[in-house]
Amino acid sequence: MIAQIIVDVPVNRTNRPFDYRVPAWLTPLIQVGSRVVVPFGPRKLQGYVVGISENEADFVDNNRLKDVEQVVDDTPPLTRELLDMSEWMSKQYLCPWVTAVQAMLPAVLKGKSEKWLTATDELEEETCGQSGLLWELFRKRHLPLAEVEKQFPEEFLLIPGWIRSGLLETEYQVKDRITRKQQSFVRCLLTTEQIAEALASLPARAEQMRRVLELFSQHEGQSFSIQMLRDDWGITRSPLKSLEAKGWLAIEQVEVYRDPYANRRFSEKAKPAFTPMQNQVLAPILRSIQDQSYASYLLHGVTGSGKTEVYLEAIEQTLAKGQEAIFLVPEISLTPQMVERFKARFGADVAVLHSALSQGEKYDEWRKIIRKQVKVVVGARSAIFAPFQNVGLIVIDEEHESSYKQEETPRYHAREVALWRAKNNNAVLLMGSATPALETYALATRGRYTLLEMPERVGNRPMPSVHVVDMREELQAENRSMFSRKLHEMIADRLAKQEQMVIFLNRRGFSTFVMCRSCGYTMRCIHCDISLTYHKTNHTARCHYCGYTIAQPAHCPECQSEHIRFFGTGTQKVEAELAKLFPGIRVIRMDVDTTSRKGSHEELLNKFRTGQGDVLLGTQMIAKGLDFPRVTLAGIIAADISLHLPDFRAAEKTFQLLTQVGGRAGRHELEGDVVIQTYTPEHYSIQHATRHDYPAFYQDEMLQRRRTGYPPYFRLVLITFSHEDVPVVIRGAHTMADYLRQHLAETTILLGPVASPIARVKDRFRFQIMLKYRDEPQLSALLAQATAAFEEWNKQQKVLMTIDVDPYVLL
DNA sequence: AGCACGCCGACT
DNA sequence: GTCGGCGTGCTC
Repeated sequence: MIAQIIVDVPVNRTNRPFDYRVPAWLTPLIQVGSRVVVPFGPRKLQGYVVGISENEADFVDNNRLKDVEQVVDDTPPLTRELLDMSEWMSKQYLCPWVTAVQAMLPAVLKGKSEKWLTATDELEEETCGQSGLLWELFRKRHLPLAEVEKQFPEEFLLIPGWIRSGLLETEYQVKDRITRKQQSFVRCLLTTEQIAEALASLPARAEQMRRVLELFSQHEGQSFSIQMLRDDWGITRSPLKSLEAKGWLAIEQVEVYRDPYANRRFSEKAKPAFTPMQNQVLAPILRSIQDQSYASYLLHGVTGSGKTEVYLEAIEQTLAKGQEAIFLVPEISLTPQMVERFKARFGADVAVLHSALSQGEKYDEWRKIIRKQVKVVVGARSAIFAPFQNVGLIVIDEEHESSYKQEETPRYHAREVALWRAKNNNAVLLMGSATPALETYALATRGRYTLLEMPERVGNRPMPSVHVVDMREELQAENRSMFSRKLHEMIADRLAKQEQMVIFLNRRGFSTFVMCRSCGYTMRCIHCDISLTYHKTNHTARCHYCGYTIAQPAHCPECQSEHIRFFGTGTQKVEAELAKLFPGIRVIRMDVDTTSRKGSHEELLNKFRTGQGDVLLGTQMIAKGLDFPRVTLAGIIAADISLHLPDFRAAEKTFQLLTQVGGRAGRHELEGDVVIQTYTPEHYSIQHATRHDYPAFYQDEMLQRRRTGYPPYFRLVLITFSHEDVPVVIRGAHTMADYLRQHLAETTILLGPVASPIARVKDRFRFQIMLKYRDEPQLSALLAQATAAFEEWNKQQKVLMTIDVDPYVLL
């Protein structure tokens, strides 16, 4: 038997299966998808079986093959489907196959290869240095080389010599980091009748033992953890030990799951009756679930229209068909409330996967899935890789969220992977959003997804009234504060009424743009139509995409005002200003500074929920999914900040943000107001957000995208190069660009190479190329070919290259 | 990515 | 004359 194995060396040169002979004793254990340990060159590495051939004769030179050394797990961690999916990903996203595999598995399964040393009889005490400590260690056992390096840096330098002269022998070990939590359980070995006899035979003073036996006779056949007996019944270890000694009880170590929600109770909520609108959108979804054939839906529903109930019902119907469901949410909205909603509805059938779990907890949740102990997974991006065998439904909530795009290799988008998986399983894909991504909505209007609309809020609650404040007028009226008169007045009003408000400051990254405070004019690139970024060092404004640069003007080109300068403000400043204007106001500030500690995010939200704050002030993280009944005002300090980001999605992100933030207000009985402060009130993304008019925004934005050649009209690939020497990285980028230009279709546009917006990271200079293409069917293959050519050139240079297909961050 | 092999300068 | 510098090439 021969196995094809991909090994854990994530570089292109080794990105292919290697053939290994399977020794007879491993043939019953090895399967496609198995994790194995194999010799590779002088080392030993972890690998994954991607194929098995029974016929050794097909391998011409098969006596050159090495043997598989070990099969790690008794059940393969990779299903056939996941393996196929990882192969597709490696082609689609130009990453090593093994990297895609590792993205699918819990981190603790990743094997680490270590070199170990064992002393031979020839090693003598004197050789090991004066302290004698190293000699002691070598005499007792063999040592990992890394430990010697850490503890004995002096002797470490001599080790290679010792190995050469035969004083030490080396070997490799591959280890993962799997740990399993054990708990002691007590089980009764007696029948009910025997317990009665035993009770009678116990001396009168053995009160605790008597209690234990009575407990077991009441709960026949049940086991109790020692911890539970102590906490709930006040029974200590010693009576249990005595009973064990009598042979009446057995105390056993049982493996348990680490469950972060173990001590929570989830109250069941009655399923609300569906609104006619919910019923209407549910009908086709449920029909598809019944059919068990591929179907995809985009559920476009305004904030507060009750999308979550639709998802829950679809999941319930999927489970009723005996199939499994995956529910993806953006990292940020995977709050305890969300988890609670699922646990309340589906009980123990739910596994939860998100980044706040420890590696061990993630592994335990994952094992519940692969052991078929759960039927629903709720999780962030990587939950799309849940090892289910019979997926019937994949739901993507807040489909437009950028957190579905992974920003490290493999640079996949969960929506794309979900689409592949749904098709591959004849499953239903259900994506939902109040503000769908343009790419998604475009596909829906073309019939690739079925579009379902929920244009009204549950219970006919009105959408909040939106007030757009022109900050130029504030400046003219001598109001130089960051709060407009309107917002000021409304904050005062809510304080008086003891209602709550959310104030949003979009301070994203550190990019600053140049804007005229008198007329709202911002400087844009004449080639790319994105905002220019202010560079303080040489007072220039520069385009992040094509490199176009002009000097920072002293007067506004439009209105000649001198009030043209770079723009930006922070949450602390807003907080201070609020405190100054409204003495005694209770502000809960949420930004990276106040939420870095684990659990602080939830803590702050709880504080706000319980009324310990008037204002929730924050950045992106407060925009989504929060639902507080007493919030009746949402304020956006400066809509322009996101509008003028150097990003072709700036208008889309602004529209999404205004809609989402606005959606926080007036979700319940009290009606809500939204105040948007801006220097460009006439901008279409602000105008359409004001009227809650997504289709109109879509039309306008699509015109822009068509004009400027961005998605959905064009697709993008961003290729970034880095090296510590500028000339080297430039040569690398041009080498790649030249190759691509020769092979790309004529309609494909290649921009650059230009310096990346963040031109130097960790002392490496960065350059980039952007491809814009409409029709390039062989693009993946071409990029793979170009990468090979580049690596040939790169042999001497060591320029790092990363390829980002359908990039989100263009920095 | 590691690791070994191999070919040239500063030491015993 | 050797030790060790890191360029080059391979890993079933």
